[in-house]
Amino acid sequence: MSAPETAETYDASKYEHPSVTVDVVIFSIPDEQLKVLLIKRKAWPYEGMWAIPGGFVKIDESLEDAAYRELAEETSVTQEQVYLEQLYTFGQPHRDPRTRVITVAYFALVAADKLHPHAAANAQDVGWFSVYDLPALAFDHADILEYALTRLRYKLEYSAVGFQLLPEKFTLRELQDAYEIILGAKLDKGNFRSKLRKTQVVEKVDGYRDTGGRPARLYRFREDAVAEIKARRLFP
Amino acid sequence: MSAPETAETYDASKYEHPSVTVDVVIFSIPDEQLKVLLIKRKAWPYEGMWAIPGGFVKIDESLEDAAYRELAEETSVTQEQVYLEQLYTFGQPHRDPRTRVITVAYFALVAADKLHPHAAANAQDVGWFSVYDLPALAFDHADILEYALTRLRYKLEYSAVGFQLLPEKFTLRELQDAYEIILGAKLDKGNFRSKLRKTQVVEKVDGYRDTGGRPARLYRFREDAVAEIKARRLFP
DNA sequence: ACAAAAGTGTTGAGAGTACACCCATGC
DNA sequence: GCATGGGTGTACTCTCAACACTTTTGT
Repeated sequence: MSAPETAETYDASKYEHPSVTVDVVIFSIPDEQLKVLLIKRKAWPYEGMWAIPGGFVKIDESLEDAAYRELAEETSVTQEQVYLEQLYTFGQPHRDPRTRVITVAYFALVAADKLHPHAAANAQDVGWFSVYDLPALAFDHADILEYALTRLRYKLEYSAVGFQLLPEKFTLRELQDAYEIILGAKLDKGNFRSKLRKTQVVEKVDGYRDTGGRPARLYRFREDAVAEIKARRLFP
Repeated sequence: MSAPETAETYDASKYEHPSVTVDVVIFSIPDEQLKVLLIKRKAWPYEGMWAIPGGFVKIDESLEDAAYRELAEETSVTQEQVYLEQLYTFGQPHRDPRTRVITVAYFALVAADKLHPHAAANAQDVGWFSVYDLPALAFDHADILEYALTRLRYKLEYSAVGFQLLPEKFTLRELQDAYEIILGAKLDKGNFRSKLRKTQVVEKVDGYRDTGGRPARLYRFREDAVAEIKARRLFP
């Protein structure tokens, strides 16, 4: 809804309004590792601690736009270069000691080749951290990050979202590596490839990548592939 | 996050705060049909139209508590008698013509036998509507409802959430009926039952229910059954 | 005996899994 | 030739889905 249905007349000023922010958990695989972008806080509270990037939602801005804006501020990637999805809204009353802050969390996937070494001046206060080796985080950001990671792994299982973390052209080995990195488990090469063939989510492109042995064919993601797989039903 | 990391000093009053509400899509199966609870608006805008119940989040109240409060106000069911899950946060700038309102939508499942005929005085302004025969809805509530229904169907496929819509004791036929009503499709009796046996999510209780033919055994949901099934991975 | 609904079993097709094998390149 | 990594095929198991069948009650 929008107005309290029980109120006879509407008067928004009667109610004390919380602050609303958007936080964006940004994932990438820069060097064989699943990493998240964090920024160092410069003010109380949690001064000096690392936090998920975020900021206030402007009064005339959609939540999604706010998330894209945060994303662009920290990574300079455009809307087309990124996968963005709303994650969950965290609104415990005292998650921020200053005032009531409700945050709408998003998670984003950016291909490593889209990441500039961060041109911004405050590079010292921005860092990529392995999800397996995180610093202490401000606020309830550890919860948010854990939730984001669970969702990422889950989504990977039934959608083709993983391609967002790879360059446009990639080898099947690189794709499999990405999956193994995110899931934290080894996959069988033959089965991985046969499933790719069956689902037709990738197609060959010209060119090969030199490796230690036989050169690897390059592939790209087929945009038209409806790569959302139905979950297996608990009941028939 | 919670404070804008880019701001040197924090001053919440600098920003115009949106209103934050919670809307709850309440599902039940009162008479062989999947229905949602709606309430009739009594004030501008959308006066006289039906809307999803909701209200402001109090400044010291968690989002979940606000949702439970709304639920109790409309149905008098307690926290234990209901399944509640956060759905999505809708925040388009002009979804409410009066002012900026961001709403955190929840969806709830209530067993039909927990529903009193609604003791409240304003019973005329509250109604259960089949999801296949909805009136025009206020605000963006049609979107919210559609999203909720999609989520419900999806969740049904890989979790045991459907039991929340049945009384404590039920026959397997009743369970299958509930699934068929929600999914809008016929299921195979034999396969439905064999899967139930395998997953062990239900157990027999004493007693039978009289039907037209052979009496049906009563069952109940096994609380300890971890009835969350892994989705089939797109990739091995 | 017959209808009605509960409840079980069978069978073939397809998906998942483990593993072995062949292919192309550099040295 | 041989090491290295790319790429394919096979065989076993398990799940899915359709369907037939048996059981227990009321009339």
